[in-house]
Amino acid sequence: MTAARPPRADAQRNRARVLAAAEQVFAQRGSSASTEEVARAAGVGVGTVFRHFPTKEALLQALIVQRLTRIAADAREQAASPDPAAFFDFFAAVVGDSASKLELVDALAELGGDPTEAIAPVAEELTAAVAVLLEQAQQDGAVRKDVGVAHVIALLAGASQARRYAADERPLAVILDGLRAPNAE
Amino acid sequence: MTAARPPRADAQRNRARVLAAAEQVFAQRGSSASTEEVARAAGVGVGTVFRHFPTKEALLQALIVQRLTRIAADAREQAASPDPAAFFDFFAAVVGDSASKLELVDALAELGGDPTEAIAPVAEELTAAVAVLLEQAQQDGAVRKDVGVAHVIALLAGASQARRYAADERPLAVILDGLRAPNAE
DNA sequence: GAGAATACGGACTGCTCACTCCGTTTGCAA
DNA sequence: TTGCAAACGGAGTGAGCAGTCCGTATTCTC
Repeated sequence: MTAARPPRADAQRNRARVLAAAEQVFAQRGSSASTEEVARAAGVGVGTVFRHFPTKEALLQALIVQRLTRIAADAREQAASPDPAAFFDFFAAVVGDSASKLELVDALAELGGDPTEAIAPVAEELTAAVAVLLEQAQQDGAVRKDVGVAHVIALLAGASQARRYAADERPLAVILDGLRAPNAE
Repeated sequence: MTAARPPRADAQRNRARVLAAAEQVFAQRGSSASTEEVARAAGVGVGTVFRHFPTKEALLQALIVQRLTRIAADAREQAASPDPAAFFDFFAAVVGDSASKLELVDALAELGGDPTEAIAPVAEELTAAVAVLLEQAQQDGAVRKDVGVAHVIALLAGASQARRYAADERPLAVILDGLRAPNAE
């Protein structure tokens, strides 16, 4: 158990660059874009990409983890707000910024199926945060009581998907309305 | 303009076999499954697959067209029914049988974006059928009036997506509730 | 500033996969 | 039944891509 030295400055910088470039590239070209393209966008050699992420899949997972982490943070933040619409704001925000081909959907897909080891911790973190937010909203009578966290996450995926094919926010509105408590019109 | 002879019997049979096998294989393995796998499943050589569908993409499109055609037919059938819940039955049926990796979502994706030449006719057919069904439902006061055909299709895609991650039908129920007219509780 | 450790770039490898080509087989018409 | 056009099968081809390797460059430590 040797206490590893922190990575060199250029290494840290490059890792960040690769992640950012990957997000861009995969968002535009889809996740089938080649690693070389990512490297080029990052201004870096392929070797460097693979040193930081031993596998293309590892790179994809890192992006997913990054995104889920942000969403979980957002959920916690909203849970801290006294606004009764906090749950809906959160939901809309998540759907709103999933505007690319590397979809939130793909990220959430991992939650639904068989969460890989790498993302299991974040998955749990997210689930927990959403649970708090959801329960509060249900206590407030804002959200119907017959939905659970898993349903909410499935609906997040669904709403993100729907958003891609619609010109406006109507589908999101429909889903949010469906989530409201019956008598909270 | 030579009147082409009808294709030979074995050719017709093989074409059908390939389509069926492709549906199976792509459903299980996703659309990245290889053409050879499809050929094997169909009990046919790769050459045969490519003779009937000059491109892998053409094969995929043929499947999409097939599916959209079925859905459109279903919509028309429901539109002919006097049942006020026809619209909801249709919606649930579509979502219900999209249970594979070659998703309805992928098919509908084509509608949202830039419908390829090959599927444009079916797209129109489907849109028209759904329009009729939707309008009837809105006349009956069963469905809210502020959604259009495009919204419905987007929501179909969304609901199919959501279904993948949920263990039960709750997300579908939520979406259907969101679609109901406000006072039609 | 020197030396060692760490990281870099990108040519290279091996593999997968879509698609082609042609010798062989099958179905159809007369 | 025979002849020929229409299909078939599957080995072969080329392109693209994930991941490796090693000579070179950069950073850190003393």
